[in-house]
Amino acid sequence: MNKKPLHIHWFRQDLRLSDNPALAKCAVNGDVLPIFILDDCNAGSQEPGAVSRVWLHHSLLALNKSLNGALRVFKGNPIEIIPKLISETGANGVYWNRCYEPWQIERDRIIKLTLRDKNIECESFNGSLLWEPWDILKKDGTPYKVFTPFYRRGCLSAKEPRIPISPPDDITLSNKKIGMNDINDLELLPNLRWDQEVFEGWDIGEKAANLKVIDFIENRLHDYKDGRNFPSKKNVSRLSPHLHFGEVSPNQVWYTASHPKYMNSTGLDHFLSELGWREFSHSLLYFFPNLPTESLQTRFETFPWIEDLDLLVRWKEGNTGFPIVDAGMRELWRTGYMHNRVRMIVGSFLVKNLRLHWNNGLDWFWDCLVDADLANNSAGWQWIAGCGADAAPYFRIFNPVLQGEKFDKDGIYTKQFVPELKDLPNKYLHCPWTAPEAVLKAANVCLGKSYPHPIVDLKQSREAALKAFSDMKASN
DNA sequence: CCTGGAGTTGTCCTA
DNA sequence: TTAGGACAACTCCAG
Repeated sequence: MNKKPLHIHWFRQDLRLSDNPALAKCAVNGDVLPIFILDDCNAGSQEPGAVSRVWLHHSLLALNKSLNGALRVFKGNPIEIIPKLISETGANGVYWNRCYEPWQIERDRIIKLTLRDKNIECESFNGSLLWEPWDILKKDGTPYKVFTPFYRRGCLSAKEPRIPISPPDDITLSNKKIGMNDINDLELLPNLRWDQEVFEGWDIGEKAANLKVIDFIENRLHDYKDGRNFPSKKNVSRLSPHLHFGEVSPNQVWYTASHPKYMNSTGLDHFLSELGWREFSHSLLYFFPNLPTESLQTRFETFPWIEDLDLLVRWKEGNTGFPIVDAGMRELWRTGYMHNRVRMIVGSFLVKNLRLHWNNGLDWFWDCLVDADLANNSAGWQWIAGCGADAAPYFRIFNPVLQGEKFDKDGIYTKQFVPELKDLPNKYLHCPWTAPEAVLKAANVCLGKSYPHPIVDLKQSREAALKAFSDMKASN
């Protein structure tokens, strides 16, 4: 009996068939057993949040469909499951695409050692980054800490990213009945179904992700450079969750956007550099595994953060009394997403005006975002807090009134998420506390009742933050 | 080792 | 009304 060899493809954050290097390798080597393992054992406090799990559920459903129902799913510790699976199925080996969270790197290292010790084939591939972190280093061999040289000197002068590869066309899927094959058994959905509304606005899975890439590049990229700053415009790609789960690879996005037929010279470079930021965040996380919890600038250890649960709750719920901040926080809660410009505004407000520790913001984003990603989330918060390697200068403090007037002048975005202010004239929309009583009354706004008073004084809190910063510097 | 240029996204004050 | 400079030096990076 001439039995074809069997290999396992372990899906993780590469939930797609096309441009999947590990799957391609697996498919040419014989039969493929596609598996997914819900690992709630190794992540510690960095396990995915509730919203992220719902996305994962839907993404796995889509993947399983394109695998004709052949995906086998497991719950538990991959360190135990994979060797067991290999001995039970007689598989020759296992392939996967690399993940870069410190806990996944450590887990995968153990699995690799264990399997190679038993002479079992085991190989990992790059399916999630344009450049591996260890390939982008300064001339002295140390990692970059500043974005611009990282991207221009590092990435752009390095070897070109892999050209996307086709999905395996002659894949033979194993029909071994092992593990579970009902995604529902992973219990990724919440018991109380709060998720219906959040996920109304998202099409999940490889097919949807690819359509979105094309739609963005054809219809929204031309005005990306400026349009991306306006939350009511449709000029951002909203690809982040698809990239996080690997429904589409950065290589596919990079080369599709760069295709000569689109010729988007102005928007293109800016958009590609955003993919560069994604690379930079992953590089920082790889070389500084404490990025999610500790300020990269150690002098921030003495920074006088304020602890105030009430202020934090007001921020989370979008009841700060600053309309664009509240719009952003409510957008996050209602849709699992927040426009990038608004992420900066609410972030600056949290760490500078409320002066709450950036960890609070990171944790809340982690729980609420459909695109929650350890590298991007951590690097973003360190950037806005001014404590990162390449961070906004501390004195650069966003004023939510000015930001609102500049980037949501007509109030379309703010009024969508803060409807109690929908009848307020735009002149007062971003600073309702300055509106004359009669104007408020005509707009059915009663400060302190229908909409909160501002929870901080912008001027005073700004000055206090600057003072705290200069005190910190003086003490170091 | 030294040197010089440069650094995602802002705000406020002054002339 | 608007444009330019101050803010705060510091670290990073390449030559």
